[in-house]
Amino acid sequence: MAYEEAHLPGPPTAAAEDDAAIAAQKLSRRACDCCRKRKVKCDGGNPCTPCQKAMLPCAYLQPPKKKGPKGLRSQRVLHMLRRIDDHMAAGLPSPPTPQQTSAFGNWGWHTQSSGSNGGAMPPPNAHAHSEDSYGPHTSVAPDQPYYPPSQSSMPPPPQQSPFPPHSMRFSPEAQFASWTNKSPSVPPPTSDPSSTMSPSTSSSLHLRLPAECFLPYIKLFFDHMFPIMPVIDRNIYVNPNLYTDSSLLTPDEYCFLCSICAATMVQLDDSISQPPAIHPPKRNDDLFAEECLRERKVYDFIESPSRLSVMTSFFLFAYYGNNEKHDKAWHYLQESITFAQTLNMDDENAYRDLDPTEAQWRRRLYWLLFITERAYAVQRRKHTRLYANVKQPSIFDNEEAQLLNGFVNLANLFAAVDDDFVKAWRGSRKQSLCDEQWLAKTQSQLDNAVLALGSVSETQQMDIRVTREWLHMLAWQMGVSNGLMWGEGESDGTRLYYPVEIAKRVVEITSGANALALDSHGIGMASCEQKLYDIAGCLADVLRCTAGDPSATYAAGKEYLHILSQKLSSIRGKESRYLKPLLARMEGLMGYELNAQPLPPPTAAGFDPKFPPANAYFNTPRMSVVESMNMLRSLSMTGGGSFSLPSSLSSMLPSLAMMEDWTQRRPSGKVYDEAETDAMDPWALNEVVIQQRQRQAI
DNA sequence: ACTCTCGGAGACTAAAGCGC
DNA sequence: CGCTTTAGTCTCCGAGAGTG
Repeated sequence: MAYEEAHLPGPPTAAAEDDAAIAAQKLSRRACDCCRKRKVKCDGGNPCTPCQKAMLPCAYLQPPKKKGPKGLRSQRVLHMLRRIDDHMAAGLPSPPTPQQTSAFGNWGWHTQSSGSNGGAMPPPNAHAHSEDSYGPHTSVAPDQPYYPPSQSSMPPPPQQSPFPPHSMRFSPEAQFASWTNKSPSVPPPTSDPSSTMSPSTSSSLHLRLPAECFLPYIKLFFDHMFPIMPVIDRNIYVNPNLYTDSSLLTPDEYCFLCSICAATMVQLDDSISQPPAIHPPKRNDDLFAEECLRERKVYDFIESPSRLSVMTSFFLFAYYGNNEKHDKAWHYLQESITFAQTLNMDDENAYRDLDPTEAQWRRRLYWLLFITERAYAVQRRKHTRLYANVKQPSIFDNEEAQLLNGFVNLANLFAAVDDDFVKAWRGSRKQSLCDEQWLAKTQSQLDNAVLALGSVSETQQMDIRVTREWLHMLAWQMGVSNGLMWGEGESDGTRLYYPVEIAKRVVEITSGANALALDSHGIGMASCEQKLYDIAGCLADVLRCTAGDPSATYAAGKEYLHILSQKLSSIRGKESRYLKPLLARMEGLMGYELNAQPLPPPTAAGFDPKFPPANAYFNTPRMSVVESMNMLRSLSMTGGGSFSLPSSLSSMLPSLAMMEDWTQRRPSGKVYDEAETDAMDPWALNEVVIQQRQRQAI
């Protein structure tokens, strides 16, 4: 009995009297939508008896699914056996069953039970694309790697764009669908001339860069940046077949490749050897970025955004951010977020109707945007638009678990940077809400957000650890600016010398690190380089504001500052662009001429013995703790994300030695009234301190 | 007592593998 | 090419929960 015959949609009808009995028998084999959903016996009537009894609308609309095994059985079995063998060799437990990998446990469009999607209410795709049920089923779950169909079963499609046929060969159907932001049954973009301009119609094809120039940068991306941006499929992008002819790329694809190459080159900079310039003397990253923007002018890239559109804007953001063009960077980050929101990537419900593989790629991209937006918003004091209301991505079964563990750890870290944090940092949160309890909770959240770093790669470990310390420092600065500070606070983040502890940890984190890990990690502009600068700069300000302190903590702080400045003097294989600004902030602190290059090398102890001890050069009179903290507070409210103390201010520092205040906790934590400090200018700080002292004297 | 839900057994089917 | 194996979808039994 042919199943199709038995499952003709629509009410049962018999064409001839002779066939009536047979037809009735056949049709009785099919349950109506409601009976299927209710799992009750259906007599095949129209309406059927159970539906009549229950007063339900009886219908036979839901199309049957294709039966039988999919894919090449032997290859799948071999793959499973290899995996078991690998796990045995590695001493790992057996690979999880599909049920165990819940995120992908049931990766079909419907759950196994046909009724789970609502028998009377078929899924959105069921009717519109009912051919899905019988068409070539190429969707493969991440735990069930896709095996290309045999030549006989699937002839190669005509070459229009390398992406779709390539996707068909090497990636799940969902990946293929991702190019178009449509369900997997929807044709590739090249078949829809209204959505994107066909490559053959592009008026500027002759201007395109040769496709082969992308591959070296894509390889560099996967070698160094993929751990922190795991948003594209290695199987697709490292295949040379993709890069045979750039005229075969759709505009979306071409723009994406240009943008990712530009971002990769500018982010890795000189820390690795890069391919020669394509059009010297122009730098390749500039060339790629220009090409991307030029190509975008020849088609309507806004009309039908896809995941590629989101990533293109994101990598343009990374390119401009790394080039210190922050207005443009912010624009492209916002554009990327807007595309993501257009695709409903910020709506958890929208993921339910997606192929699970595609859903996972989108989750990763969403969380990358989330992390980047939070980091950038904090750095540039911007507002945020994305929230941690989407489930975090799962691990694809065919990739290293540590990769995504690191990514998820970073996501957790930035999820701890809640909206209150961002608002408080921007200054829009009511100061009364930024109290000691909230600050302690925030610092604690940062500590607890990171789990099981042992299973994370070195690059990711460093990114996570440095980022955590950086966020600790930002929280501490918020505490300072809100008067939640005293000499030896009981909790983290309320101690005056907390930045010294942070610097110590950062020195430990980076001391044994692989140089390339240090160079390449960081998302967008939230690079390690900038975080080190922020931390070192904050430490420099603290040391300046506590000038003259003879304590060991102060001396250690100077030592760590020296080491951090050394790191910045050789990051990415050259002097960091942040070194000079840092040296300016260190001016007069260290006891030697900081602008003289190279810096004295640190010893095992961190400081060159030929340089005198920490305080030997300090003749600057010591300030009281209160004065120090007032000064810090003032700076925290005027600095752009970090304290920015004018170097000449050091000469104006008041001379006082009120160390008796050092250990006295100020219960209120409040030093100045809001009105007193709101408009405080660091240049007027000296005046404020003097006035306070005069009031105390009275 | 009746109705309803839903886990899951077993039937059914098509694709893949295999031997001739 | 035909038979067998495998893996997917299907129906619907019946236990248990809910309701009046």
